[in-house]
Amino acid sequence: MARRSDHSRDELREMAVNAGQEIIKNEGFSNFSARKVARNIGYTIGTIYNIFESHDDFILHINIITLREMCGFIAENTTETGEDAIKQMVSSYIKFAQNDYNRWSALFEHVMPNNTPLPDWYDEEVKKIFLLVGSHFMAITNDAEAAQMASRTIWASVHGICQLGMTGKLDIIGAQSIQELTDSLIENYLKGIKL
Amino acid sequence: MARRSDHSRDELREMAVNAGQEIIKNEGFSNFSARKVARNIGYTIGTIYNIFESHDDFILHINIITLREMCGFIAENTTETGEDAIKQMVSSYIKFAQNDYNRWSALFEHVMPNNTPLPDWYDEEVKKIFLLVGSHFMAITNDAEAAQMASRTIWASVHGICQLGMTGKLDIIGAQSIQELTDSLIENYLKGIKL
DNA sequence: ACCTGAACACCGTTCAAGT
DNA sequence: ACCTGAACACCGTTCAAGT
Repeated sequence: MARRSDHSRDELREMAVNAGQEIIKNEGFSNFSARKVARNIGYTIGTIYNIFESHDDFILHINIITLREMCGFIAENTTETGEDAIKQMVSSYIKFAQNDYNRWSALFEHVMPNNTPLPDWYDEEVKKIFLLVGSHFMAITNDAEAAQMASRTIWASVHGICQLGMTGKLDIIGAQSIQELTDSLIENYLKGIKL
Repeated sequence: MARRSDHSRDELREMAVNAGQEIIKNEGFSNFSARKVARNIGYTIGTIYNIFESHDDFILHINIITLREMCGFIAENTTETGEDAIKQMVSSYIKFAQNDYNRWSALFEHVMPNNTPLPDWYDEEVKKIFLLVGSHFMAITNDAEAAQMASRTIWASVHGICQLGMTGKLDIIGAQSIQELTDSLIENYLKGIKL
């Protein structure tokens, strides 16, 4: 039918991404679909594919917003330095996952098909978190390589505890228990590297 | 059409689960479908739903086989005791994930819709792994509660490192690097709890 | 009693046909 | 040049109709 041009390409992208965020937030990642977004913004499925390369590309454009917000939330709540900063970051991460479970879990429920690598623009955003954590480890060890290793180890570990905890695979209940395990992790790990 | 009775209910279940395992192993979880399984075993989609409660129930019956095999593999390769046992378990876990990536990742790519809890028969199998790890921690701490906390912390952490590592979100390459991070984790964490 | 397969209500993806 | 929406090839789920 008609070329509507009610909205510019950029406006359409923003509308689609916002509508997608809303669906994930309210109904969970498993209930997200590109067709549902199209219906919600009053366009057809063809328009979505006109704007995004593929279903995965669309999802990544939604998830990167969550990633940025999460990163911002963590940075905001990290007021101390060194060891305290690391504890604050972990607590904020858990809080974000708890408050916005559907959006947080969409970050990990979406898996690229087979072994397709993440596009650079998304990958960079992931790396930013490690840089942030790494900078605070630098204040503790003063050894760039050790700080990098420690920040990756701690961050991935916290994520694992959070994920298994949130999905009921740790036989623990609530964010408080998750916090206890990450506390145990950080406390003992930091003791270890300071020996 | 016809009531075929070529196979008993149990035989059908086994055929379906085996066919499902094969698809996941060779084509990855994203390419699995109940209809594909039906085609592969020469039955119709109706038969699959006759045998399993739902799509999720079907997947859990496939995944529990993987879970049992993984558990067996880890137990087989754990010949030492105490701290060495824990290191062996972690190495075996990484090895299993590496050798059988598609089946291992299906364990985590499958997420129950919204907040449906895992059925008891599946949940129990998950707990067995923690019991196994926990028993070896008991040899180190002699404190049941501390051992439980340590085993959950370590196991969930190892899983997180493995998952982010395998999906390219840690900016590291290969199983060797993953092993380095888990080594760092275990070494420092154990130092910490022994202080 | 058991199994089928058509029917239903969805998907992601493509692209000829319209303006 | 841009957008549509029909068409294609799939899904999971249900259940009346067959044997």
